[in-house]
Order: sequence, then C-alpha cells, then structure tokens
Amino acid sequence: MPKNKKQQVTAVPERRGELLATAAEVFAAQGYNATTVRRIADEAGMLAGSLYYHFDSKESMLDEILSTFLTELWQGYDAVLAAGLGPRETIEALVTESFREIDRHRAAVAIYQKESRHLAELPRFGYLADSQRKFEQAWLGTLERGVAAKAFRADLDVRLTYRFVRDTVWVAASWYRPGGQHSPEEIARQYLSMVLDGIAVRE
Amino acid sequence: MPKNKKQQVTAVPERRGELLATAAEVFAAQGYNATTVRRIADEAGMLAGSLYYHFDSKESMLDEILSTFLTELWQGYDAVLAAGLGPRETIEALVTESFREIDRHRAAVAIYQKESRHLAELPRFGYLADSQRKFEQAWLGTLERGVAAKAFRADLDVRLTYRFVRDTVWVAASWYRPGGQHSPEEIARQYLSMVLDGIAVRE
DNA sequence: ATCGTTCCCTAACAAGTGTTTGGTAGGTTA
DNA sequence: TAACCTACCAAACACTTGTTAGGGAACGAT
Repeated sequence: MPKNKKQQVTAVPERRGELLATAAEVFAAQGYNATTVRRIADEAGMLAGSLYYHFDSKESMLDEILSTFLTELWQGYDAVLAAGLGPRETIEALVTESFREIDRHRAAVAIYQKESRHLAELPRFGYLADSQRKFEQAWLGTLERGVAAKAFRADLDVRLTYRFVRDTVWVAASWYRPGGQHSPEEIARQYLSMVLDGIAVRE
Repeated sequence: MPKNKKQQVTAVPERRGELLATAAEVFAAQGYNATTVRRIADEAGMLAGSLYYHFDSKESMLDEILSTFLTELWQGYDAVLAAGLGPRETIEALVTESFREIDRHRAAVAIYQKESRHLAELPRFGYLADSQRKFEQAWLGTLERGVAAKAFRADLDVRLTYRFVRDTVWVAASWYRPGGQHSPEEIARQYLSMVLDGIAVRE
C-alpha cells in the first residue's frame, strides 16, 4: 500500500512540473531531436544525469508533455461538442477554445506541430494518431453539418476547407506570445471574422 | 585555367541534383537533425562517406536545397510584384504562385517550415531572415494597399491577417502531394475564395 | 544517533554522429 | 600503353549522444 506523502497530495510533484515546462520550451525552440538532455539540464540549473532521477528517459518527458496537453485539449473540445450548438456556433466555440489552449500550452502545441507526424508512427505515441482522427471527425463533421444547414457555402471543398482552418488555427502557436498585444479571445474573433466573412469588402 | 568538361556544360552535375532531391525528401520527412548522413546515403544506394565526394558537409546540402528553392521562389514573386496589379489581383497572383512553388518544391518548403526559425540565427543561413523580411514586406504591403483602396476590410488587424494568410498557404506543403486530386491552381482558387469571401453563407 | 527519503553530482559507458583518409574499379583522353 | 578523372568503397577518426551506477549532502522522522 503506497504511502501518501504530503507532497504527493498535490497531483504532480512541483519540481517535476517545472522541469517539464523548461523541457517543453527547449523542445519547442530547437526541435525534439536537436535538443540534448544536457541542454535541458543546463536550463534547469542541474546536470544531465540528474534529470533521470525525475524521468525515465528523454522520450518520456516528451510523452508527458504531449499527453498532458492533449488531455486538457479534449476536455475543452468535448465540452464544446456536447453543448448542442449549431454548426456556426460550434466552429466559433472550437476556434476560441483552440486559441485558449495555445495560450495555455504554447510550447506543447509548437512541439505537437513539428513532431506529431513522425511521432505518431511510434507505438508509444499512438494516441497522437487517435487524437488526430477525433480532431478531423469533430471539425469535418461540423463543417458538413453547416453545409447541410446552409450555414456554410456548398461550393467549397469541405475537406480542403477543413485543412486550411485546422492549420491556420494551430500554426498560430509559432508566433503567439502570451501576454502580448492580443488576447486569445481577440485573436479568435479576428480569425473567425476572416474565415467566416472573408477579407474582401462587399459591394 | 579550369577545363570545360562536356558534363559540366549542364549547369549542375546530374548526380548532384539527384542526391539533393533524396536528401530533401529525408530531411522533410524526418527533420534535419534527426536525419543521419548514413540514412541519406542508404536512400541513394551508397555509403555515408561517398556523399562527401559531392558535398562539403551535411549542412551544405541543406543550404543548397533551401537557397535553390528561395531563388526560384523570388523569381516568381518578383515577377508578380513587378506586374503592377491591383491589391486584390496581387494577392491572388501571390497565392497562386505560392501553391505552384509548393507543387515544385514540396520537400524544400516542408523543411523551410520546420527549420527556418532556428536556422535563421546561424550566419550561414542569414538569407533566410532576409527572405522573411522581403516576404513580410510584399504581403503586408499589398494588404495595406488593399485596405487603403477599400478592396479589403478596414476593421481587421492587418498584421494578424497577414500571419493567418501566410501560414495557411505554406503549411499546405505538409499535406499536399503532387499528382493528387487537386492541382495547385485549383487549391489556390479554393483558398482565395475562402479568404476573400469567407465560408459563411451570405444572407 | 540512526534511518530513510529526496534530490542532486561525479564519472563513466556504449552507441551513434559527421567527417576524413586512402584506395580502387572503370571509363576517357593523350 | 600510360595518365587521368569520376564516383564510389572501406575503415577509421574525434566527438556527441542518451543513459547508468554509485555516492553524498540535507533534512525530517523515529
């Protein structure tokens, strides 16, 4: 029977979270493969070997960063999808939620963008592929629902539109800086205005 | 005085181009740092050391791939910008040209997307930063010109719009496959329709 | 005082990295 | 035939990589 330490009452030991945060920053800035554990340790003010007191391996750090992010992301998404909104409102809510996630997990999103494609092939990161499927289902389904309900144009290739929308939202993690000029909600508003109504002036 | 061999009459020795193409494919698929020269040599049917008959270093392969791509890109862009088109037509032409470049240099574009941010800090790859500045100037300038001419909406943050447009165009390299269902021109048409007019149905 | 736990350091390991050196088969030229 | 060039191989180099083993300082609990 495991003993309940005082520190373990908080879900994750504090130091562990700090180390994951700095690791995520370095991974995001330099790329996972280009990042050495010595670099992470440097940034954390310790030596490379000491990281292995907290983590099994470099890969398990990456794993924990990505899975933590995806878990939180789907909490938000599932709440939106379960709300029974119309297609346009669902898209608006998904976009807004996405920019909020970027605000909270900027580094993790950047890593996900760069590495998920080839990571998904590894058995350990199979949940990345699962998540991507759920993702496509949610967005594509909502777009198709919108076309059927005549809320969205029928003359656009819906799969192409899905890709454009998906990519534009998430790639924002590469330039977004928390505490910057625009709040996540403001960015979402601008983005939705562009995608829904276009940037051209209407005659 | 260097002798002019028959084979050197063609600007670049053929074998060199083949090797660069396979290197670009592997770089794009696995990332530059995650790619070993042994893997590239494998793919080319030779041994790692043999690559150094053709190239100075792994980095110089990357350099040649990216600079070749950017040179061709700017040939196309400069032609568009010099044509004296209106803002909307300029955007349309830039987008179309961009998707054509993706069609021709898919691997190079994918590499550029993934690696340019941290590569630009290296002196050797300073031209990446230069290119990015020119790029911003061309797109942002055209958008501002369009707002002034009342071709584009004035209530959108033009810098935010620039980022969205830029990213969505280039990130297409990550899913685009030459010879697929859509031609570059068709993709450009759909994309422009979305960005200019929006996906919502107008009342 | 002793024990156990937490958290880190020192020092090394084996595997993999980009790169170099010397050699050589085969074709072309003189 | 002899010299030369092209394009590769074979084998090694120095270095970096992720990871491990053993140890020890701090500290609260017993």
